[in-house]
Amino acid sequence: MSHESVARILDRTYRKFETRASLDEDDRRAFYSLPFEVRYVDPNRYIAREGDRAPRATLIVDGLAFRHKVTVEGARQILSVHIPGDFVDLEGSLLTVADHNVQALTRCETAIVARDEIIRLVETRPRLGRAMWIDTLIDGSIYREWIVNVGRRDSKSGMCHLLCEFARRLEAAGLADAAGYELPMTQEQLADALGITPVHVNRILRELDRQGLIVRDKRFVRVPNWEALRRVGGFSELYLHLNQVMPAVQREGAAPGRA
Amino acid sequence: MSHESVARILDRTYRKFETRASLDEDDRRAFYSLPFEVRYVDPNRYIAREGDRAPRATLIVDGLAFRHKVTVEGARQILSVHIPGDFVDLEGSLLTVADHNVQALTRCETAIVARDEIIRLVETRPRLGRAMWIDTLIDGSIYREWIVNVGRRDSKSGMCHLLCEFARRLEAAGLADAAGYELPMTQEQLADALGITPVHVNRILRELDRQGLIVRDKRFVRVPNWEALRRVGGFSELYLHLNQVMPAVQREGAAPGRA
DNA sequence: CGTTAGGTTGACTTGATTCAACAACAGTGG
DNA sequence: CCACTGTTGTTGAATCAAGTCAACCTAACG
Repeated sequence: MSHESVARILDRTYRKFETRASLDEDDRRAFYSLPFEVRYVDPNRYIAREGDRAPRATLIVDGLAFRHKVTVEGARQILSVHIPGDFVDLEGSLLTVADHNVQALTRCETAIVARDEIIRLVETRPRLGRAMWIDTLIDGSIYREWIVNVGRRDSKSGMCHLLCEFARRLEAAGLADAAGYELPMTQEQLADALGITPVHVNRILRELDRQGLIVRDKRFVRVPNWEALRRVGGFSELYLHLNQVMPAVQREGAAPGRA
Repeated sequence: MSHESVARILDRTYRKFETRASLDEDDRRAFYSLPFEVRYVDPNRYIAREGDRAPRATLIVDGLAFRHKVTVEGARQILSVHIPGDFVDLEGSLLTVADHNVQALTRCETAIVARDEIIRLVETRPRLGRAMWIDTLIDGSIYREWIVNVGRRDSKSGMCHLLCEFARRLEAAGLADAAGYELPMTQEQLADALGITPVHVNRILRELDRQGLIVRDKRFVRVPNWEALRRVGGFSELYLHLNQVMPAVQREGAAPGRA
């Protein structure tokens, strides 16, 4: 594996960690010397399954993935969506057993790191350990907001909130701009994320479109008025904790998180 | 602060950590030498508030507390309930700002530890750091299940699941037995935990009572048939990750988690 | 005792589901 | 190049789980 490609694989994650704790040159070297194996996962294929006991951690290098659980009645609930730079199965490696499924949303390039390497890394570089711990705390914060979204927002607000969250996270990772973004989720997947039915998702999306809150073109979503969408969704980006160490990126115009 | 009382304050948390990573005598000494300040919080008083930037971590020594958020429309969503031994505002100390509220459910005895002490502890004792990280991961796992509960279970299942979760967690902490337990939540609080209305909680509880799934006496809940409650709630304790290092306690009869 | 918080119940309404049909589209193979 | 097939999206009508509103009850407490 050449130096260039190692950089490409780990860069996004390292840059995220830099925004979560102050790291030095030794941390950097230690992180970039992590051994990993690259693996490609087709859409809808599983990255991890409930019950897995795989001693590894998987990193999304490119593509999107989502977590979900299925109830005994067979209803699926999507728990989160992950973007490049995210670790998606620390649970499966640091806990003894995975309690949920992780599935590729689009074709994913992933990097697999052995559990022992992760443990050695965080024990030798405590700052990196703290960055990863903080990352886990932020994941928890996003889960909490998701609970509010399915528990206490009606489906229209919930949908707007979801769209705002994706926009803001993608933007913070440099993967979207204020014009809009590609949201490669089917209406059925959106339904499972919001805890409603696909039929209802359809009606909500059409209503948002009719009201001019979003403009849809296939699965590309353009948002003419972020402030309006933000208001309907009751979105405030505090819970994303984007500015742990470095100040949030300032952009022109009405970016989604300007609250 | 005498040796005895330090032990009493920190014991429950340390014993929990022991079930999450293997710790040695040095870890133990380091943990028990954490400086803390004891504070008592009356029911419904806040332990932390959204927006707080307090550089500290709070530990529940005795009593119950809960996390919640309030939407812009004023609806409250309860996110989790915490029992003695739990850290409840790491978010407020390791992240720069708290994104939700933590409130006492019953009168709480808490121990406050300065942020810097926590950081020094985890940097000098990496194993303890890992135990705390794992604890955060498990909190995340519980949030995920909570998302499923409000998103994809109907109110009856959701209520049963909630009762099972409390039972199992209290039992694992040695605070309840198979006979039943005191659940000091008002129906309004249960409603905010399940994302439904208090009126509906009332009807569900009466229905469960009528069907013999629970026997209520004030707020003490007795469960004549754990297996039945577990089935209606679709409860499986995997997500609680109770047996990270040590095997789960084996008890006589029909314990809630025997799935 | 009056006040208040919490619990209970009935009548009515509503947001979302269900069911069912059909349209749009992409991919596949003849 | 077109027919076939499966997936995703769209729409209407009927139904239902949960919400709303409003009244009243009960126990705790100063």
